[in-house]
Amino acid sequence: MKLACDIVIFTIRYQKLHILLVQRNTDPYKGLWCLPWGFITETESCEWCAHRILFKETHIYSRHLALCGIQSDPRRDPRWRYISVVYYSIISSEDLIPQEGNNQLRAMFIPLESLPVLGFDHEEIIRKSKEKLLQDIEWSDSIKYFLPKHFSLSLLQEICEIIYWRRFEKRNFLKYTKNRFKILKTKYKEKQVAHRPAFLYKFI
Amino acid sequence: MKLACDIVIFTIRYQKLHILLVQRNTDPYKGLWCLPWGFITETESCEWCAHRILFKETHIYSRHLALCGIQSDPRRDPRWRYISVVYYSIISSEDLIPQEGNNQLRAMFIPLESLPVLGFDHEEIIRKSKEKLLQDIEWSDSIKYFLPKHFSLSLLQEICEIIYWRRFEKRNFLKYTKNRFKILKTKYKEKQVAHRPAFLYKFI
DNA sequence: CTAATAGTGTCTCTGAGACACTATCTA
DNA sequence: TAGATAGTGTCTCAGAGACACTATTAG
Repeated sequence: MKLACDIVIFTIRYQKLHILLVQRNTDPYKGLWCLPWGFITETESCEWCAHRILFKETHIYSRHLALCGIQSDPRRDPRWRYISVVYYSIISSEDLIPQEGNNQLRAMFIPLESLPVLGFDHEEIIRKSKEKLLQDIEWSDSIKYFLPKHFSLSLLQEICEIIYWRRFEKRNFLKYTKNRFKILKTKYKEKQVAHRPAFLYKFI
Repeated sequence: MKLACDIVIFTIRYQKLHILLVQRNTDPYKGLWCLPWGFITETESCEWCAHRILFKETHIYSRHLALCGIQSDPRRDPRWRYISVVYYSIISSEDLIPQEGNNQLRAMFIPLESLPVLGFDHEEIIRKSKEKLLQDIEWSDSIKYFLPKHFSLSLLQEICEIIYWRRFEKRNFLKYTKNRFKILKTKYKEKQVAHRPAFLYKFI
């Protein structure tokens, strides 16, 4: 019995929700895209393992990590009994991934709406993760991990519109926002924009 | 590395939230109370394992089981590296546990508010489970698993008052209930009560 | 000056909470 | 008939959604 950890790493790029996928270079499913994963070692907790994998793949220390579920069907891997602890993480669109875009194409953000065929049960894992992401965001401040440290209210609104897949009316969104999120107006403004610059806010 | 499953089984008795505990008869923590648990075998999923343990301890096939978390700190068991997948389950106050109350005192429901000292990290597990129970009940119909198949609105109100640890006003509760829960009025009434009998309802 | 987005208030509708009396059953 | 709980409607307040104009910046 092998115990592993899979991670679904969400971020927003080009107004779309993306996740990080890695291309397999060994069988089974050689050449297919899969979630980043790794074995849980004898001396680390599952959560630590997830942080370690996240850093290995992205060189980011994420501030956010949440348990999503466990995949433990005895037949989910054609070779061995594999049990996967699944975490999901949110990273900001500001965070840059060193591997992304290099020649090897080893790790890449791919829009959720146009995923390729995936190996193992990773499509199911991603579906469950997205459900949990939406549910968690509904009742916590974790949407902040998608955002840079300082952000305009328009950006917050745009992120909400992408996540919730609907439009909001600006004035109503503002009222909602001020009750819903623990945010503070800062003295800073946007720079270098070809219109009236917005004040920047931050989460407390 | 050993992989096990711990279960927190909630029910309501005597107007209080109870959980099922088992008295250990081997070291470590011999004589202390702990959660029901078992090893995950090679041929079963974690969820199946949880169902199996639940049945072993209670002789009930619960309709409800939810993942709560994973305890995987390398030092949580003094003997070996133990990773526990934690589930919680809700059973109805109608469900009878055969072992309960016999001479061996092997398994017993104990009120959450007066738990004894527990072995391992089981106090932490129970605390987390209760948080998840409350959160889940807030946004699902899972409160129905506490109730018998047919129930009066007063019983539903009483269960809600116990779970949420507050009182509700009868007329407001009724209005809330009809929007919040998918329930239907049946043609049946309470029997053998020394007052006007209430109509019984059921979840759809 | 033009283009682009920031920033702001009012009305309406819906859901939540406070509140008291009559109805129906058993013993 | 006494004791106990079932069952029911109205008012008020708060939050959510529809809706349009002026302000400020870069180029």
